Amino acid sequence: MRVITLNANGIRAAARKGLYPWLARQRADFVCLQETRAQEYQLADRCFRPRPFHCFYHDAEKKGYSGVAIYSRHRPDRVVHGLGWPGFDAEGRWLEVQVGRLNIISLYLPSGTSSESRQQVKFEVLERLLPYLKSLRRKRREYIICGDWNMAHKPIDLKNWRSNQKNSGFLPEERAWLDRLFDEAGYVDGHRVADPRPEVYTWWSNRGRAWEKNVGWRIDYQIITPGLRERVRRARVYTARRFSDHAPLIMDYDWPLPDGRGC
Amino acid sequence: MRVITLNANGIRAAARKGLYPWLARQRADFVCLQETRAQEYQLADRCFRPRPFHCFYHDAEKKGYSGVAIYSRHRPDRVVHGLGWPGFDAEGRWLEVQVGRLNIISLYLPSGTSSESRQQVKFEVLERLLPYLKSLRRKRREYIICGDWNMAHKPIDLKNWRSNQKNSGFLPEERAWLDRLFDEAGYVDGHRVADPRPEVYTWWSNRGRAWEKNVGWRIDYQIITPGLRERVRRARVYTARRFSDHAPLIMDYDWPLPDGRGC
DNA sequence: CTTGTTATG
DNA sequence: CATACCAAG
Repeated sequence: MRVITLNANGIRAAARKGLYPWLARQRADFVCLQETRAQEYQLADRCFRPRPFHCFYHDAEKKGYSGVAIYSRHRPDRVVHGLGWPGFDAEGRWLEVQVGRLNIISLYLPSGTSSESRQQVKFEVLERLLPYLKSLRRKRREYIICGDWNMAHKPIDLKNWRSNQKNSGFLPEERAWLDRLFDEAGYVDGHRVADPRPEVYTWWSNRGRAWEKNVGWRIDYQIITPGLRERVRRARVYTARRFSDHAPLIMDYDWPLPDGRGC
Repeated sequence: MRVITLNANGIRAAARKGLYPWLARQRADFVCLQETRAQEYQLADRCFRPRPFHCFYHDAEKKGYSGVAIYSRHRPDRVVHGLGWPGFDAEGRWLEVQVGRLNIISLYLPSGTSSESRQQVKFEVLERLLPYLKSLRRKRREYIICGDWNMAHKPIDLKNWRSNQKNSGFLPEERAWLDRLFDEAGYVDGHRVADPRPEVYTWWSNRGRAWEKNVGWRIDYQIITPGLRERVRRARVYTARRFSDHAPLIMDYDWPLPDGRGC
């Protein structure tokens, strides 16, 4: 089973850069996108419903802003839009499909870089999210929470960790939250299970020559329940081409899915 | 003496398309630009003060909107910003330099295409402008009023005149105003003096394939006082390259200027 | 369709 | 710096 997550930074821009022909060659079972930055009526072009996937979008109410999507090769038993938290849901940040015992989520956590008030929003979401994620652990289900978490965990997860300790995305409070996600709630960073190497990032600022110099951050994850830890086969970040300021994180799992019947 | 007029549709965009290297090769004495769409503080780059010209800008108060400029090889005796009409002047639509007995003006008449209320503004400007232009005729001076007049005069001046008789830019009232400008106020369409050919246009819509099909309008003029009629040597529209949705109108006059000393 | 604006990341 | 938006032409 192959799961791809990508912050598209505008699904229409990513499409212009060849995302969809590339996707068609990846044999993915699930594709989780974040920052679609479009409302579904703006995605009338057929390319935005790639075959053979079942395609789901959860848009922000504000035009051109945020929004997540999931493409699922397998018809989901259920699709969940949002978490029932009004402000968060209005920003199109959580979409979930259930296929058998497995739940796949596309999550786009708020960025705190634009203002102090947005950092407060990010903290409020985190505060509410941890208990919710803990509560999921009581179910007899496995979860793969794909997304742009907008936080790097450890010094190995970004190029310049020293100079970023006061910047949103690598604040001590954010790193401590990720500690709790792993140590207390028991989740696992799927990518790290398969790939312990440094200097593997998923996002590079557009400013300066961050990409050319690999001045990046690893802020896109596939966070998994522990029952999937032993099933991680492979993780890689696709950097041969650029569709966005983020790179796709492609993960393969040993998981018995029904045969993929297209839509 | 060479005078060039061009609606630049954003002087910064025109610069990216090579306007300034091209200008340097034209040996112009005066360059009149319209729709600079910039405020002077945004034109810090030295390219926007091309040598050896004396450069003058008259910006709109609204950012990114309207604005006119004149580059004069000869140090003007006087530079006039606006006509003293508050609403009109706030939109940066009139700039005038005086060199000896000659006045050169860069004029950008309002467009009426965006709304009925803007068409009313255009009519109000026209109503006020004609008496003003008539009053200039009482002076012992010659005038070259360069600009985007946003009106075609006769069927020969646009490709599809029949279908445009109800469209702003070829309304009967606008055409009648131009009749009065010529017949009553005595001004002369300099371009037409030198070039009677049809299908010579200065503006092509960006929509459709207007440029490729030469579906254009002649709405940029050098309007001259009758004393200059016999001094028109040549008029041509430069279409070998595109700097804007308008093309430069280049005119040569027999006029005794002092030797051009650069700034 | 294109320019330049603005908000957001 | 890039992707959206919007106003204007």
